[in-house]
Amino acid sequence: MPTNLSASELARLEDLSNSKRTYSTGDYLYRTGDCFLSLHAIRSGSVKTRVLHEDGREQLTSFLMAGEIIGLDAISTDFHTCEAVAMEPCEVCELPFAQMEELSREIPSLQRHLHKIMSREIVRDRGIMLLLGSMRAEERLATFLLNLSQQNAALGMISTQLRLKMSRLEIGSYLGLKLETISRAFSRFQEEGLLQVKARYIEILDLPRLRILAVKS
Amino acid sequence: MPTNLSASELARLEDLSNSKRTYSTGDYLYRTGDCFLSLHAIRSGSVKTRVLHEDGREQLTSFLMAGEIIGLDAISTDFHTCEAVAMEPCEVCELPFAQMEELSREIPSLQRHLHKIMSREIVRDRGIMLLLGSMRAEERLATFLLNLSQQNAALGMISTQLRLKMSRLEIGSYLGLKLETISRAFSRFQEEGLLQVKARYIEILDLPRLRILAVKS
DNA sequence: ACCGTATTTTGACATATATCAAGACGGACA
DNA sequence: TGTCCGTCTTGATATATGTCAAAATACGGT
Repeated sequence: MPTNLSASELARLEDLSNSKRTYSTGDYLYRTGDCFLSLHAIRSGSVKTRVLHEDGREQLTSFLMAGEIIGLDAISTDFHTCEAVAMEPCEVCELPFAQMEELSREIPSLQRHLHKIMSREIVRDRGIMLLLGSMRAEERLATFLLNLSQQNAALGMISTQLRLKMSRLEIGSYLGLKLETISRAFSRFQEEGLLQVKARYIEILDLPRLRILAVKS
Repeated sequence: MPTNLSASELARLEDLSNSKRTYSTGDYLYRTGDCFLSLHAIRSGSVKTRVLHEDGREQLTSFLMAGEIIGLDAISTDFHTCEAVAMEPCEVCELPFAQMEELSREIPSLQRHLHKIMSREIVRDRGIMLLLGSMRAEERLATFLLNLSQQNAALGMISTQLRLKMSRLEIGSYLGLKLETISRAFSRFQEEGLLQVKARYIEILDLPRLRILAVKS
């Protein structure tokens, strides 16, 4: 997945990531407190991560798709500080981190790539902090949908047709809202002609207006 | 600041970070969009970072003190995605990132340290996402105060006496609340005997109860 | 195709926090 | 010491979102 590597460098990286595992819906890739050995590269399927509060409340912190690297939070403490759950059948490669570090000492472009991945994670989290801290319900949902739309586009799929892998409850947990609020916002968007909502199938009818909503309501 | 380095390794790192700058209150260390060359190590003083929304809303994303490394968000895009402002007079070292990368390829323990710093940032952000997404006002403030208290302890200061460097407005922006809500929460904590509040001087009177509040209200 | 279960929608109502507005306080400076 | 200006507190009220409950709908397994 890093770009501009030579064939032999690429081969060494492949070699490192040969242990591919499959997970069924609901399986944990890791749990809070598990000790950290490997990053996980999602090859197919999708995964959610969540942090748990002592009293049982939880916060979803990301929805991840094929192509993403997951588990970076654990580097700092050598154990996982959140948990990752498969949302559908997944194929995941394990990338032993000690070997990744070793290899990235030898291959500058891999090192750079690793740094970018970590930094991107920080940027993404900051964006969600902005969302959680200063946007209202409909703005949050609009932003969320636009992100999904962009992801679709990046994977070469139709950007206005979304097939959600997560429930209203999960969307709510991610956006800091209750599931009823999510449901009402969907209904409202439909009433206003922004979306066509059929359970988890969403069609974006008015992308420009959705963008305006996401930026400022 | 990385531990277990040899004297010569340390010297090379020192060498790299020789350009120390001072900032006055309100000065920018960098702004959104500035191109990225260096990380910044705060030697003294304190700094806040914030992300800006197109419509002018802003979200404070961190309060940083001496000993912290700042600017990691910019690695992914080669320009800064947030801005950093001095909250009091500061001394800051610039750490040219390209050279940091080079050095960390040669010194595994520096590499490891850099990774831990980035990962810790991710963990911290996740914690704030939990706070913003699923805690109520008083829980947020209690959590915030406990964090400050721990920071004080880590610096060898009295952990129950806090001298805030930020206004109620800034605390609100960080915690996703309005300044009036922060003020009321302080008043309420004082009424209940948890705190002694004198403007920006806060004394924690009942640490255990504050902890309970932070975990579950 | 049908049943049972989980998810989603919708409504009525409760509540936390925001908003607006007025004073009080405190520190910088003459 | 007094004045000014930004910060903070407090009150009255508005509003967005949460809560509780019931019905509608979608979905997986037999």
